[in-house]
Amino acid sequence: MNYTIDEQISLIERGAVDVVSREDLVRKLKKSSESGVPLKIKTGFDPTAPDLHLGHTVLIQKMKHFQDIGHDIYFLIGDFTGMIGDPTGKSETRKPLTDDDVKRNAETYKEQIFKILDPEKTKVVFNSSWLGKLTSYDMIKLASQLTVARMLEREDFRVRFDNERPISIHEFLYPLIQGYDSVALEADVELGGTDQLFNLLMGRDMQRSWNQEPQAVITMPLLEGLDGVNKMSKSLGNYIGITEQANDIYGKVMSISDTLMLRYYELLSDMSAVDIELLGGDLQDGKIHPKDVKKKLARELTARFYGSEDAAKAEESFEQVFKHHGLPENIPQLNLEKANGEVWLPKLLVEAGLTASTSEARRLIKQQAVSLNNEKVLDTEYSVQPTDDVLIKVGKRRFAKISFG
RNA sequence: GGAGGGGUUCCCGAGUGGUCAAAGGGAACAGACUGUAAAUCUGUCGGCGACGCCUUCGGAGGUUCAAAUCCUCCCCCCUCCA
Repeated sequence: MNYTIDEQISLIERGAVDVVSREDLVRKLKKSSESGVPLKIKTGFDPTAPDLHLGHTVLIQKMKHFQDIGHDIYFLIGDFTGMIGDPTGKSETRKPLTDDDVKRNAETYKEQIFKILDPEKTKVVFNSSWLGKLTSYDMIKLASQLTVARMLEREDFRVRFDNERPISIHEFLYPLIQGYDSVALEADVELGGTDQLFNLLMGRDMQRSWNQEPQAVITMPLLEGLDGVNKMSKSLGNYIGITEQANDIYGKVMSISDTLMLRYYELLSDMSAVDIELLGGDLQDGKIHPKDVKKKLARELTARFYGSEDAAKAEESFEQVFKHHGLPENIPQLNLEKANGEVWLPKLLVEAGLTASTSEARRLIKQQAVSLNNEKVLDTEYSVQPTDDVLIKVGKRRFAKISFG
């Protein structure tokens, strides 16, 4: 795999939003190719959220690009920061993570990232290994590197400050600490989402303070979630997790809007930029049906994690359920104790985990969303005889098969 | 340390003694329409075998026939002054 500098640059820049600075990057790449010493590519991850979703894969794909051209990936797990608290201030009080938590999460991370990255060329590092050694003196020295005014330049802080939302002192330390991580690693390049630009640039400042050559910084766009508006995140529930079932990944991709579909092509697909443009044109002209284009995307993304065979199966199952209004292959099976006599339907729905409360069950029945063995039930007082198995359907996608005995 | 503003249901945000399970918006869910699209429209949106009862408005007490609304203490957030 011999890439020219130009080829490396173009691969690296594909999809990137900021490259700071291009000159630094080019110089580093040249130096590396002359000396044969791979560059150190740093990317930090929060240790508290080991459930990776497609939003993360935008970044991971970029890491993969660097790996493909022969550089070393440092997958940094911010366990030190995780042990202190929450870096964004969004969640109220986050339980500090124990060592065991961190280890377990790290393993989960590895399992997931190695679906994409090459384990041989990936070093997983923990920032507690150097941050834990800093003295109070070191911390204060670190804190002296930046003013509050500069901190408030960061949008997140600015907005919260203006809206009279709390900002804890330690949150100001996060960017500094993240910057110091680059010093400790002697990173050549750091990757992150566009929201990380401030923190990433901090690394350059810190490295200069410690007389190192500043790292190049590359940011990737934040992927919009399923709603098409907010960024994909676990807390908003608008995500597609990479460990989700093939059927779910496929189905969720199919549920996105057409506009979002093109965005996903751009950020997630392996399709070349030129081909994506052509695709967009054909869509516009009505030469191809949006649904087919979406199916192709769903198949590609599902196949990335499960292989093309399972992706094809997911597609079949999808068509079965939603196009032909059939039933999915795996309907949750439930066995309930044989009750004395009949079972009140709302109660049954709760016991089957299909609704949260009997109140919700009643509402759904009234809304004609509940069916038993494919027959709609309209009476909230309906009771089921606990003899034969029943197939319950609530809404379009909640199913359960109940047997008694 | 002083002065002032604020904490409401998943989120934002009205509500200053009964008409409050609490306006409005968002999210979510269901139905219609579809390509499970998106958008749109309609409805639902604390719990309870239920036209009644129970639990909710930062926390704990109290006043009252009646409190999210009044009083006391406490906790938390923000602003200004020092």
